[in-house]
Amino acid sequence: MPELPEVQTIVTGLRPRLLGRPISDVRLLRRDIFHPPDLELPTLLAGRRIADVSRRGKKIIITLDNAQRFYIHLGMTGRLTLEASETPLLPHTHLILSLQPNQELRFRDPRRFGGIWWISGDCQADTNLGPEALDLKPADLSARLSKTRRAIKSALLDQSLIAGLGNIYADEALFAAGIHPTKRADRITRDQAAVLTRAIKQVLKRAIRHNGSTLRDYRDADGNSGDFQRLHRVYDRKGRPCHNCRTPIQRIVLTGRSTHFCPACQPRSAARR
DNA sequence: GTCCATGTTCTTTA
DNA sequence: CTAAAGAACATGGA
Repeated sequence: MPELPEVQTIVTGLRPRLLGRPISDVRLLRRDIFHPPDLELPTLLAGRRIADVSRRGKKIIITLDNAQRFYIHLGMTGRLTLEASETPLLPHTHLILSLQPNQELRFRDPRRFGGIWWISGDCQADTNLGPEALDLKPADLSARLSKTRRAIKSALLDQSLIAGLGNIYADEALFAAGIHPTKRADRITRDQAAVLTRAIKQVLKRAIRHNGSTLRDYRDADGNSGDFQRLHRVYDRKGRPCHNCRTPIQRIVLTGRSTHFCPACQPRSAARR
């Protein structure tokens, strides 16, 4: 569920409230969400202070006062919330970090596609990750897209090509750029790549300003919903009129993912005259 | 019961 | 061999 804007919203909310605080107790309620399995997360965290909270792609990176780091990936249904200790635990809470005097950082994830990874050696925060979507250079995007024959939509979801986009924002960015989702990635022109670069950044920045999109599961660190779903142009709008031209939005399935677009505003081939 | 879901990784296919 | 499609993972809601 959480893509770059949702993860950024969580990080922005947590950082000022976590910096410098000591972790007084650690409860790992499900061991199998922590990797690698041979390390003892409670031992690694006990008594440490939080030195930084940051983001890389869709990963939330926590740095400790001894410079050791781990990251949390929220998968589809993960939540990372800062709550009063007396707040009842929701089901599927897998990790609790106690922060004095009476708060807890809680990781909850019903589907368990998410998890927590200790960073060291072969597990780095940016292993197999492309450049940050917000830092993308048009020439870089163009060069990367030229190496694959996949549909552009599928390419945008590949985190090793660009880090941060997911199913919502890939669809929204392609609409903003006027590009059909099934267009072959290696047939995107340099001009189109420049337009797409701008569209990606614009969509992501707007979504961050609106605290992300809540369709079903996403909540920020305080349990609040995002707002950007109200501004979606195509995602989850099958059959509803395009905001530009009133043509009904289409939904197709592309490499297993639902894909939404306006058949008029995103023509299969660029209009020529 | 069925289908669908904001993600990633492993397996199979072409 | 490799790129890309498909299946799998696990849970819950419509």
